[in-house]
Amino acid sequence: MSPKTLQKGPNRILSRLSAEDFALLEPHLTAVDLPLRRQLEVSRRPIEHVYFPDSGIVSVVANGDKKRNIEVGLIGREGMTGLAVVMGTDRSPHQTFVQSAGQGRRIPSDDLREAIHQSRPLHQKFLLYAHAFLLQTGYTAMANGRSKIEERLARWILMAHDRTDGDTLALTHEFLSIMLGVRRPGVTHAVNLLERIGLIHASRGTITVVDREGLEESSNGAYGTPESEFNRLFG
Amino acid sequence: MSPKTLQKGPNRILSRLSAEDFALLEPHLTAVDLPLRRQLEVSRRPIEHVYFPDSGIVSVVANGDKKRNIEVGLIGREGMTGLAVVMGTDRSPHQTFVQSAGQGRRIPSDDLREAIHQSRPLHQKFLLYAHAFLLQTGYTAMANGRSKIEERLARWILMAHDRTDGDTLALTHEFLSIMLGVRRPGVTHAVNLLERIGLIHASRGTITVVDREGLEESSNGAYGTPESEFNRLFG
DNA sequence: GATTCTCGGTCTGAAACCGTACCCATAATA
DNA sequence: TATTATGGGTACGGTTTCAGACCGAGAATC
Repeated sequence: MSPKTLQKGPNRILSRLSAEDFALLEPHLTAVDLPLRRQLEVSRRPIEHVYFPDSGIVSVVANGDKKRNIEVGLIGREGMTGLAVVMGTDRSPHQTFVQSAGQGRRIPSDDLREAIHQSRPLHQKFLLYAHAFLLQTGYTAMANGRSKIEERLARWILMAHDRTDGDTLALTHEFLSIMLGVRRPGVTHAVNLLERIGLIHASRGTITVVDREGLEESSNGAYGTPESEFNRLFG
Repeated sequence: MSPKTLQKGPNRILSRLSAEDFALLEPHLTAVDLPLRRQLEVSRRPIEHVYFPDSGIVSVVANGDKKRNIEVGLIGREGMTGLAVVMGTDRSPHQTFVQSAGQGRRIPSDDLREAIHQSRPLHQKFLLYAHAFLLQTGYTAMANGRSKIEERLARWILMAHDRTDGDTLALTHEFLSIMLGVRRPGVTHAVNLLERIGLIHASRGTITVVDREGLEESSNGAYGTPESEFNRLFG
């Protein structure tokens, strides 16, 4: 099976900081649990903390007026929440919540602002990640516009797999339908399809990746570009 | 008719810079024409110049393997190209080209990097725009995933209208079909629909906005959030 | 073991879109 | 004016996805 884009270990951004930069953050960092469904950022409200996941997955969701929510980005140990703070404002119309439980570290937004202010290289590291995230969102837009459900599902499974230890993802069809912005039976159908051709194994509440390369093919070009760009920037 | 989100005048970012910040850029800025279809950034190639449009519209397009291109962002006099440079890298997998002819000013990427390096407030202004652009891309992802063609078309017309002097947009169905990532006859159908209910007037190669408010309603929530957020940040 | 809740498989009918092709109108060009 | 290129209207069959609902299987609780 082809290797994941992201390897195990603690948060990628924090672990790649210089000693001086990390020292700026360290006094303000607190280890936190990231329990399922915990809301990390509320739409249009000042962001209180910025989170660096060490494990687990966080979703950024655009909320249309009603039940038209849809995911625009996925964050794991490669990244951080609170990009609005990094970009110089204090809030975002999106909402951010824990989608797969894990642990992480967080820092109050004000302390992050102060640290960014003190160290240009620190800010620069965050901005490079922001660029990677922007690409991810762009390819989400592409996938939503041009790919079939099964292709988008394959992409999503791969992105979640990248950010998970092991090959088993705990997620329900109901949940996936919200992430992908499609009907729940549509997800069921796509999951069965990917299972029938031997790429995943599905059971109640879990999906296990069996054939990563096959999934990448099945995504039909929807997966890969932002990921390799991320590796170019951070590898 | 409800007012446009963006008013007339020169490039919004440049005109809002402090005198000192503008002085850093000014020696390197060159006035340039932005002719239709001119390529401003090539996929995966180092970005040579960063453009600040004073008029006209520029499209950022994600290119899938073949003819699966689709627009992920629209830039007019409110913004700038070359966000990859602002974020600290030199290239992007997207391509950027002129979609509606106009004029603007440009600066070599290296000179922009130098100016950013010299002035933190300058960098900050660019980052605030990058945040607005990220939001726009997020809502494009939402629109692509959850909105019907006619709603996406209404959104696109409004975004183009915001960035155009007057109410007449020069664009073909063929072109719109690429931007929206749908079939050309699908665009024809949607254009006729919006014309039939009196929101636009369409003739060969042009679309004239007749009822902006009606278009905003027709977009069914797809238009508005990134625009008002932009105004919060720059108003 | 019985009850309750969650999850997922399935069905029906309808709507939205697709790929493709054909043809006519308009505009530019010779 | 005749020709050519481009833009737009339309039609056909087929696929994808939708909205909504129903029901059984598995898991958790009592």
